[in-house]
Amino acid sequence: MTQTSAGRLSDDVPLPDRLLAVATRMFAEKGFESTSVQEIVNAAGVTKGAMYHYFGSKDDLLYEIYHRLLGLQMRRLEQIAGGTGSAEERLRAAALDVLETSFLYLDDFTVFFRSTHLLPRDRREAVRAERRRYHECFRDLVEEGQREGSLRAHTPADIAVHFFFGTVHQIGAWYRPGGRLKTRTIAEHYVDLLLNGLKQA
Amino acid sequence: MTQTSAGRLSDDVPLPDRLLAVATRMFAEKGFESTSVQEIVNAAGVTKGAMYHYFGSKDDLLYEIYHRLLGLQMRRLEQIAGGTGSAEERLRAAALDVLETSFLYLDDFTVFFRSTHLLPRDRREAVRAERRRYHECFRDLVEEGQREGSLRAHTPADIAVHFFFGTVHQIGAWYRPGGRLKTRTIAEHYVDLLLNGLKQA
Amino acid sequence: MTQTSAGRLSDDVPLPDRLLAVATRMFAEKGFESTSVQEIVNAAGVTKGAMYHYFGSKDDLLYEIYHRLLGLQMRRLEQIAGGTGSAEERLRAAALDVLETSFLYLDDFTVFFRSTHLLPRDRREAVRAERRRYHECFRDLVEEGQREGSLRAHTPADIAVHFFFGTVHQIGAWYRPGGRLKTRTIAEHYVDLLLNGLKQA
Amino acid sequence: MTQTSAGRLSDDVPLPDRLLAVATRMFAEKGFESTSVQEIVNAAGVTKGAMYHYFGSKDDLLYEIYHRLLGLQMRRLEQIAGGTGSAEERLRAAALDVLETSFLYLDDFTVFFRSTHLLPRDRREAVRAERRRYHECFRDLVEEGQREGSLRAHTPADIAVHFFFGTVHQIGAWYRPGGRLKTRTIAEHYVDLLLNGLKQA
DNA sequence: TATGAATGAGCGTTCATTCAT
DNA sequence: CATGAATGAACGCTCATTCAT
Repeated sequence: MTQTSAGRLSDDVPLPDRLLAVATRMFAEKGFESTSVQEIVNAAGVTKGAMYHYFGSKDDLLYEIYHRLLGLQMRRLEQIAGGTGSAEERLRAAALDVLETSFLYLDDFTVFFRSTHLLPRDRREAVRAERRRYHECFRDLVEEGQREGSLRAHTPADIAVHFFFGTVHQIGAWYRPGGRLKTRTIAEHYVDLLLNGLKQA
Repeated sequence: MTQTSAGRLSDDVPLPDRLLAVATRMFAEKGFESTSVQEIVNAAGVTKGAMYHYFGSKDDLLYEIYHRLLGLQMRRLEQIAGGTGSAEERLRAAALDVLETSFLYLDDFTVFFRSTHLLPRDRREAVRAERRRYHECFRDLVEEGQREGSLRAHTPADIAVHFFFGTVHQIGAWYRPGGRLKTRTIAEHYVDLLLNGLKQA
Repeated sequence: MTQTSAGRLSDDVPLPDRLLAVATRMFAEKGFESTSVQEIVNAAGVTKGAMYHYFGSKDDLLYEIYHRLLGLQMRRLEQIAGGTGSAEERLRAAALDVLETSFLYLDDFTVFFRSTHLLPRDRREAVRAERRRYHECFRDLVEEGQREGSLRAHTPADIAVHFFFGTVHQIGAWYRPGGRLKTRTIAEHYVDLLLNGLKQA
Repeated sequence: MTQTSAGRLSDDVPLPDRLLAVATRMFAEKGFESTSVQEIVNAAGVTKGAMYHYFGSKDDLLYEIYHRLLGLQMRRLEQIAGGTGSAEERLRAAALDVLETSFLYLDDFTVFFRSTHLLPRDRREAVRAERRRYHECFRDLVEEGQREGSLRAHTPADIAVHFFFGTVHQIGAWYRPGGRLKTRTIAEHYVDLLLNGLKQA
């Protein structure tokens, strides 16, 4: 997992991490299938053998990117959801956090939402299961808000979560660093649109 | 462009259309890069030569899917945007329409938002330019609504459009026909969340 | 067979000739194998069917180029060799003539000496037999000159003919129309080098 | 570069050299375009991947044949031209040497003078530049002979070089090992014809 | 640990040729 | 006479992966 804002990958970064960082960057830029193992190891300054020593296959690289990202997201969400404050406050915080994380790990997200279908079936289902848990955790927060009355019950929580995550996952498809819109601005408006949409009209 | 709900592709469908329909289906299912030209022509019951008689390359197939879809969408949006009624009413109608179209051409959309990056540079930019026009047309509708006062001016129209289209484009990533949620239900709630989010709190 | 200096190929040229002319030009420029039948018929402004109506195959096109060229050369040589004057005079005239013909039909010659090996075996041997007759006719002239005493007998006539034809056949490999050297100049010096080389030291 | 007279290509020859030798043989026999990569690697007893490990493309194989041959020739010519003796003596030695080399590397030469036009433009021009240097070195020798008076000045040196090299390059088109004419005989007569042709009549 | 030569299966594409119309 | 859709076989090339060293 590579922070978009992170600097150079100095030689003292452990090789597996360096390989993952390089792979993430290239997958985001050219796509998983258009990036050869040779290109990855060249960019990382090692040979194929080294890569196959740490990763069983090219698919493993992809899976590992997903796995790390999902783990990170889940930990953050659980911490926020389990915190103090009203459901609405925690939902707002979680929504803002997922957006900020998305901007921070933009390449990882881009790869994720573009290439899941390329994983072998079993891996794909493992990823989906992790995603589902994450989705449900977020959904519970929405339902809690509906029960406490701060959010209207009219919208099924599942749909609201699909609605919000859908647009979060698409960010990598249009957002370009250095453009006119700042990430913080986008994040705040997105959260606002979600929360306002869930309030009484 | 293939309606997901369409029936069999009988032999009297012109070969180019049949190839496009088959390709759309397979690209949506397994991804562009994981679908070989051989598989496509096998499924269409012809040989590679026949395909290359009509399409210059595998990329052309992809581009043609995009091109047809974008043309269809643009025509529909222009008709709705140029219709009668308040800006809010037309925005609501347009939002509902793009959702219904998305469900109808789910495979085409899935391919679109997953594989644009695989097009050669020039084609990719042609597609982006078409998308931009579409985006701007929709954005104008939002701005008109803000000027007429039915929508709050707080949210920049550009962001609102990215917000909405983002989630529309992700539908293919999670929606499965035959599932618990009906397309009409989803569409209505999505439109409602958008419009409600854009109203005064 | 196309005269390099010939003008446009107007529509009233019989189709077979137009096809041969176009093919000769393209074969000389890009090589036989790198020129597709489609390109030839496009350049000639007809369709494949038309070409296959007149020529049984792409190889036939090549063979016909050779056949016409060899026929032309043989007729010219026989006329010169059977003329009046000393053997040396007739040899000089024949040598000059073959050079001038080579410049005039430069494309045809270029194709000839580059692509003979691409003909099917039987055709290739037919061409070789025609070449051999031509070679022998020229050789007889050299031997006649040696018998009459104007040429030294030291050089085997066969070798002299290979020597001269070798360089004639290579002209297309280096000569470029419009360059510094004029065809007439080259031809005269080549003939001079041959005849002088065959004289008593 | 393969000596025509060389024996079998035992397994201990490095693979790149073995591939080059096999390719040279086949290109000379059937032509570059009519020889598939598959045939080459079959004959060398390896798979395509092995070939592409060492050569970037089929064109590279061709270029390498040229490059090695040109390097060899240039080195030999420079050594002879820079030696002692009159210009005429060095010219005679150089002419004899290029002929003997041509017979020794007959396949390489055959490929060279038949397939240069099949190289990609940049490679083709690199080869032409190398050829030009070679041509100029030889031409300088002729001009030196003209200045020292042993050769007549009547013939432009450039034309004389084209004349001689032309026929040298065609040798592969007609000479067959094992035939009636011996290489040494041919070489001596060719050199004699050149030198005698350049002497005062 | 790490190398890099080599594999083997598959890829997108080309093209001379055929044939129903 | 001429068309052009379609074939079928081959082509150059790629690449994830393996394995002797």
